[in-house]
Amino acid sequence: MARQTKERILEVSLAMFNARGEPNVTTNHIADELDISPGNLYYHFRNKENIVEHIFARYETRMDQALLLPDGRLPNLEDVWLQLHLVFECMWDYRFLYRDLIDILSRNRKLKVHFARILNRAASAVTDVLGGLAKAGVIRATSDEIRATGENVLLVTTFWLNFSAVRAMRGESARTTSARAGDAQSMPEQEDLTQGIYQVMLLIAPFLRDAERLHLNTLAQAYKR
Amino acid sequence: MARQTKERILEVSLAMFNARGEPNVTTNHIADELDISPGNLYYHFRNKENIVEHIFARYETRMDQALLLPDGRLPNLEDVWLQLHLVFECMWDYRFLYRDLIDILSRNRKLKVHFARILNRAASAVTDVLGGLAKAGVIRATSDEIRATGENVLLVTTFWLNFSAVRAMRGESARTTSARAGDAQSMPEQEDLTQGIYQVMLLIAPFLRDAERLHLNTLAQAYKR
DNA sequence: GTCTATATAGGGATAGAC
DNA sequence: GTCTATCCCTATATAGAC
Repeated sequence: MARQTKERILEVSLAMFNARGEPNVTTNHIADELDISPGNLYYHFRNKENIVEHIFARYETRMDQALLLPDGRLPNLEDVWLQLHLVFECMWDYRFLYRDLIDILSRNRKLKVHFARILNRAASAVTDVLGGLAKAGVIRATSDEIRATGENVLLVTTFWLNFSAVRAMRGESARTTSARAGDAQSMPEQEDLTQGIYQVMLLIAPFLRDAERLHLNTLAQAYKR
Repeated sequence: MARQTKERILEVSLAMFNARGEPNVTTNHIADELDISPGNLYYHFRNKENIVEHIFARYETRMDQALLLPDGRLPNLEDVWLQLHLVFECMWDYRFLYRDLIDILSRNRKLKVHFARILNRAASAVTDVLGGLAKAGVIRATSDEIRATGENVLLVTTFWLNFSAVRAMRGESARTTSARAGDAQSMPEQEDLTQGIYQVMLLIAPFLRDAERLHLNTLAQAYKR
């Protein structure tokens, strides 16, 4: 039963972090939810930070998978869509991390270093993809434009969920969108992911050839709020 | 001395929030720093949240000022630079808010509503400016492109400081940039602001006419990392 | 207005029995 | 492995004297 409990702790912790935000979830809450004692929890993990670290390790593995590029050929737009989906779904599954990114990273040097490395690898991936698209003639951009656009792709992707959460309330009335379910945490919803992907694609739209640019803008129409 | 103490509490709180992050600053810390008793602090403010609300109100006033558009004429690129400077400086002065944005807003409905409204106003301002640039012939973009680009301008601006903080560590070595001063909070530094402004400008660069586009890209060169 | 003292609560974490 | 019991510490907030 040991292995199973440790695993359950990780699963439930992740779910609770995502639902309520990591700073708002205590070890007691986790133990409660699992119907185990706090002491038992501390048998499996030194402390709460240790739980976060274990979850983060899985996140890193998952994200590295998502960042893999098509091998041995130049990328096309389809590849970009697919990769963005993988990345956004990974971010979604570990959204607690993005919700309180600075706070979480500032309390843990190791996490901070690892996250910085992930960003570096992501930056490489983006640059490679954009460079590949340019080489394949799908987009037309200077290397400086690619660099700057890549950085913006990284930023928009990283903070899309937060932006989406804060931007959820569009109308003037507070009531308009407050009819969200359960946990008054105003977390973004899964449907926001697709919109985020379009928002990223629109960053590179200006560099597309006319035909693709028009096509993309047409697709994006459907996701106007 | 009453007025002065209340004012000093607000000033010191803001400084400490910015330096250490709002969640890491307690009412006791603030009282300590001011050399007053915790009881005294609670004479002036009902609770910590109340302090945050007062500071937020000033932030909102300041940001509204920064969002004002040139009156009675079409905007030009100079106006955009100026406005971005005002906005980024406002964000800098109240950076604690952006550091833990979701966490802070999720604990206070009023703040959340107000921040959403500020974003709405900012969105209008951005759309107006971009529309004005288009009308003046400075940029060339469809209204859909303006809308999408405007949203990205908002996002990049809102989260630039966070991105900058997390991205500060570029090299592989953890030591490389860890020689930052004092408070191991990895807050961004003021010089990052200028870079953020360029990063935003590069969002609209693709829509500029060739001459200005080249000019902007040349300027931006200086801010490559 | 300001202080001292204190109430209350909750979270992190450990010891030791089972 | 798991539980019970508990300790320590810190944060918020209040009461009442000065």
